[in-house]
Amino acid sequence: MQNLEKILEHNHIKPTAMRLLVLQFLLNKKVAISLTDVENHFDQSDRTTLYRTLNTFVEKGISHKIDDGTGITKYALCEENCHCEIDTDLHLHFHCTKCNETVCITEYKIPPIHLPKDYIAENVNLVVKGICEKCNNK
Amino acid sequence: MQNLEKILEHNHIKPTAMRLLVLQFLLNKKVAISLTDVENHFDQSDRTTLYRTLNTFVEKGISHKIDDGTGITKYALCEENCHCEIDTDLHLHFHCTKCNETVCITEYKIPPIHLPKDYIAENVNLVVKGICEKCNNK
DNA sequence: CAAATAATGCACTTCCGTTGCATAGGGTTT
DNA sequence: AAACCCTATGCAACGGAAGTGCATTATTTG
Repeated sequence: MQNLEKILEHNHIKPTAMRLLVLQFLLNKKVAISLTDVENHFDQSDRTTLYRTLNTFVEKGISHKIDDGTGITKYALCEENCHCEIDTDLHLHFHCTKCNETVCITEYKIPPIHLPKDYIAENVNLVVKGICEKCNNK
Repeated sequence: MQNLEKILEHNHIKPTAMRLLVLQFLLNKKVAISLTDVENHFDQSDRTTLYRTLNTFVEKGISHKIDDGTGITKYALCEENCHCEIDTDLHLHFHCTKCNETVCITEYKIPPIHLPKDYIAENVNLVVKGICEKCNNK
């Protein structure tokens, strides 16, 4: 998968071994993952490195941070056309209370939010909790 | 303010001195407050007691928990007609990145959220970040 | 090759939420 | 009033997660 290297280089991230592994992990997982998730997957690696790797990904714009209300920061790769820094493009996140997984729902956009006068919105975070499609069909 | 006692008793909470003070603090503050906020306000009081007091208020339904994405749990008194346990009634929260305050925007309800097939929504959390009316007019 | 720059690993800190347990207070029963 | 019970309170400590400082290793560049 030299593809991975291209992704990193394209976003001005030096493709180190660790970063490639983390990127692959993120690609395989379709759900948002936490630092601890990554840590558990790469047994002999250091948490700080993973922490900084994930942060680098966010800074460079290939993934975004998710606050799903569990108190644990999650990360997910951005889609091709993701402009997660721009508020109009923000998608919603769904947190399943059964399997405890958080997924990005990109098909449906956040409807326009009305705010009282003089409030300026810079950013919208919408998390829906409930039962996900997988758990519902079990 | 024997009013305060009535509020507590009406919600089956024994009106202790501490609880009355915390309730009054919540009433005065129009913004959502954190445990640390309360702790700082009541200098000589114990963190655990305040923690449990706030939780009691939430359990008994006179206030609700807010996750505003800062990673710090906030609390705010429910409005008269607040049914915060029912998802259709959820209001949105606004977090000002300048003054760092979080307020409940009760005038505007969360628009209906569309979800993919087989997803069941139980709960919606919507936090808008930006500049609040106060900071905008400064 | 040497120097500079960046990434990594280790240790440690801080902050917040939470729990266990012992004590104190208020109300009730004898 | 004394004994009792239940609840609230206060203290101590734990645990998880985010974050930082610094030394070390790797990687690029002159």
